[in-house]
Amino acid sequence: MKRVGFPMRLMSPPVGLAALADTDLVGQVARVLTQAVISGQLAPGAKVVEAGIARELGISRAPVREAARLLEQQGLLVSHPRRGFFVRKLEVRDIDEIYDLRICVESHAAQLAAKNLTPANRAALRKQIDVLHETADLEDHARQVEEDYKFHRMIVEIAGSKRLLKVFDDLSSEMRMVIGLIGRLYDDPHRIAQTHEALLDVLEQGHDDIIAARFDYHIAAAWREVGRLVREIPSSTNGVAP
Amino acid sequence: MKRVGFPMRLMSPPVGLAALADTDLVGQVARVLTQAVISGQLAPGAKVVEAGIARELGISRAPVREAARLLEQQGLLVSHPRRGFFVRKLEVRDIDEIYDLRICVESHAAQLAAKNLTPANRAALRKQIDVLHETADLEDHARQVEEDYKFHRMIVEIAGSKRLLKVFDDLSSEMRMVIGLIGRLYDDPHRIAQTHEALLDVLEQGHDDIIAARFDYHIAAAWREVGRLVREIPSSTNGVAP
DNA sequence: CAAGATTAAACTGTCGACAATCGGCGCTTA
DNA sequence: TAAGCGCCGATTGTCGACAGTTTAATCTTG
Repeated sequence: MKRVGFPMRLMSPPVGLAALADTDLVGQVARVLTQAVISGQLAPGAKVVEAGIARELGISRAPVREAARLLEQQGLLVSHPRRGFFVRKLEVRDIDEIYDLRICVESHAAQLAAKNLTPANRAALRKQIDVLHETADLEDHARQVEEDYKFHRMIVEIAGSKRLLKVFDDLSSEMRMVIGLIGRLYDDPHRIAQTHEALLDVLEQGHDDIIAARFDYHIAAAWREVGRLVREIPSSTNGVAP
Repeated sequence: MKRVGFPMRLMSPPVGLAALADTDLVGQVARVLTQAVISGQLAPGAKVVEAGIARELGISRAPVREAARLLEQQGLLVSHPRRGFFVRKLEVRDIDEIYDLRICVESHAAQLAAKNLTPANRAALRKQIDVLHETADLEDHARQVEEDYKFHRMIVEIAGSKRLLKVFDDLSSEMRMVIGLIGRLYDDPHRIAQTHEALLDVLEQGHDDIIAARFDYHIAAAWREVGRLVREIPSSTNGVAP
């Protein structure tokens, strides 16, 4: 397959005026791989064969390698020199680390966000809670989880620290992996919506200690629940790759 | 230049028993680049020409690219698609983010570390404080800063969370960059040693609130000092790369 | 018949090549 | 003389190739 006039894409060639920032093969591969990992299509411990991915996407190995390095930094893959990249296996220990760090980062973010709350922000958060309520009826677990994260992410965005947001995003992909392993929601969708409403209330109140305590508790609850469910599926608690 | 029996290295060919994990060209390049950025050899905003680096190191562009992507994730470089990688320019805003996150992460780590304190840990920390006292007389600023970080890093290590440590390490390189910009120490070396002694005392005491407050204060003090010094050097407060 | 040696296939790490693109320089033109 | 246009060198993004290593499969051999 020979290139002709534009860099090889994973999407159709330039149509209309859609040629904005679409020139990032590595980024696209990273997204594809991330999705594959999160969805479980690439199971924990599985080997990520560069040539295989490359062939499948109709590109060469170079961009795949760079994307893999990216995901390694984000913690989704691990690299064993001269043996390749593998999908990270999460042990109970890892899950604890993830949630512990999430509490640390997110309850801090919440305090910052409270100080940056504007009417616009507030409205956006309220709207997202509405979405949570709506999706609660849809029985679409994946969607529900996604909208849930979106709410939490909005708060970190409002906090206004790019670095805080990056840490959160990296944690998110790992958490999505965990959720993927569990395979089911661990709480009633309607309760989730309610809980988040309470979170927003506390946020608007603006009392640092209370915000921290509330978010801490909220995330810790999820942590406990996830922990409980993971222990039921010991297949996910194996050691590291082969 | 043709390869013969072992992958191209940046160090001399296998001598003695130095063939441990030395098979990682990308890692080596990353270290070289990191050092170049931290030392200011590659100034903020400078373009990182792949071919140039590659030629200089006697290797091809592929490993250089992968290393650059790594440093991008760590926040030392920024990538402008189709234009290349540039050394990140830090604005005052960035410095604030860095220290804010550091407080968040490190004071949490300290609380965890207190719970994991063993006699061995304790001794190691005490020893590091001795080192701080010793280097205080050497007038070697770079060394002093390095030993300072080492102390803080040990605490995060003791905390026992790989993820916490990664965040800390990423922040560290950015902080080293800041220190590099400032170019001088912002506190009396002997005072530094003393201060850290106090930190360890509090840590051994084991009272969460006090630990958090003390570390928070300690880092915030450094923050303020750095902020003051940076404002004196407006050359470091420019916008983003060209 | 199992444990170890042997060989073949599959893969990684790295390289050099090439087209597309970017940035700057000088030339044209008002 | 200053804004605009097009060309040229420098650099990126991507590819295909190849040596060397790891893995798996097969073949001994005690």
